[in-house]
Amino acid sequence: MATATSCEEQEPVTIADRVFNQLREAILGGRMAPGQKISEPELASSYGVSRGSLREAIARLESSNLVERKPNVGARVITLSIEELMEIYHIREALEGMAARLAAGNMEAGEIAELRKIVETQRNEISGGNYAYFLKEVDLDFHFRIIQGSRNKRLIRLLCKDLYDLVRFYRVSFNASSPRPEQAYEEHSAIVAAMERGDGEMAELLMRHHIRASRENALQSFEAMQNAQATD
Amino acid sequence: MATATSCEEQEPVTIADRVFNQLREAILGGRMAPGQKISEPELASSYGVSRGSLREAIARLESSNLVERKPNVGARVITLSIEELMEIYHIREALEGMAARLAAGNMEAGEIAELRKIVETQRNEISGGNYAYFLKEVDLDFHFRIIQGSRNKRLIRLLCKDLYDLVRFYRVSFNASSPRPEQAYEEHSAIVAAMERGDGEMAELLMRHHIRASRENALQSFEAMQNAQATD
DNA sequence: TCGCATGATTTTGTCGACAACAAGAGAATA
DNA sequence: TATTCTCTTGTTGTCGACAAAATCATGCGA
Repeated sequence: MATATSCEEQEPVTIADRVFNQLREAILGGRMAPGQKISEPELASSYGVSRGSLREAIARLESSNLVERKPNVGARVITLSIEELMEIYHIREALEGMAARLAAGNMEAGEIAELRKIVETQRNEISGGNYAYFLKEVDLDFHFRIIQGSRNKRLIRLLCKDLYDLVRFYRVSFNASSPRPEQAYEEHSAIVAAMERGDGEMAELLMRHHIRASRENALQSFEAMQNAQATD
Repeated sequence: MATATSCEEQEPVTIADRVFNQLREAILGGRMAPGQKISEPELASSYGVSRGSLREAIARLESSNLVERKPNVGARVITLSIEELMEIYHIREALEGMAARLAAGNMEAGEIAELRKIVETQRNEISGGNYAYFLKEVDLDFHFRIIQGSRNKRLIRLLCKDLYDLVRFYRVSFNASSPRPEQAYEEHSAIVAAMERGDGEMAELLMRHHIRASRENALQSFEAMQNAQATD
């Protein structure tokens, strides 16, 4: 099974590429806190590269929406508010819904069969035990494959390169809980069923419903966390 | 009436900003042909800036998807194939549909009234004469206002900064014809009507239908152009 | 004449240094 | 004591120069 942690990780050919990948992993891995200032001289010496190369890496991080830069002030790791996370979920709902519609028309039977297998894996894992991490990977794999199945290169780039990094950043920065495994399984299964019938319209509706449910779940977990902290 | 040619054009504070804006306008204005090689030394001296600053401007152009860069090779102005344009229309359909849904719930009555006025302007222009350029501006204004009305900052950035530049690039690079003014007016009017009723779901459906029709129209014009060229 | 290897040249990637700007500390004054 | 002004300090923006890579031209051989 292909690795699900990323759609396509091009390998670094230039120094700026390498530093970009390292910084990206550092941010997504939680080793750089949200809002943290990025000091160019410090990081440059820490990575053993010149400031120019580091600057280009930062520029690419900015275009990935992982850092924010103000002129003459500097760059900081982004901080995701809950409102911004909701914004991202709305965009995902629209785009992944479209991806599911297109995928239903474009994926080959064998690919859809693999999707079905992934969903079954998910069911077995749920009934078997609590492999929270593995479940998340399977979940990502499911979504990524449908996105790839859309055959829309720009849509793929948009979702994988831009949006999913932000989702992962949120998960690590908020320690997000594993999201409703049983319900997610049911919804995934229904989506695959629609695709097996070649019903793109229904696949889109179901995918949108699925992501909307995820959004509401995320919002509720956030509010619960807020309340728990308030009563400390 | 606010200018419709762009959502928000931040003014240049740094040299790289200025060069970025100039290059962007040069590309969108057709003064740089699709596929044209971008020579760093040449452009740097032509704009009177150092190669470093120009490099940063190019990096930003790359993140706007207006140029493509290969490591150790260089940057070229993008070339949009008809397939890529169709991809963009699919993404627009999903995103602007969502924008219309959100806008129906978030725009204030006064803003919707302005939308109605814009549509009426459009009708008057159509019955009055053939102000092709002005019609395009009004059309853009209509779409931009709905996008802004979604109140979803990331969605706004995505559509205005990334996608609409590409649409404009296509229009200039293919000399695209003005798109079906009468039908577009009817569809715009229906969208506003749904928003006036606060019916977000219907507004989304109508917006998606509208963009789908634009896509099919663009495809047909392209094929007609192809045939015309083939018989030369 | 065509294909391939080799060298020259141009272009990109990388680096260190200087200038401009912003943030913060400290002193002078109301 | 609070406030404002100034100066210092550190950071970012900009530049020119060097090294590595790719492209192009030339020449050799089949």
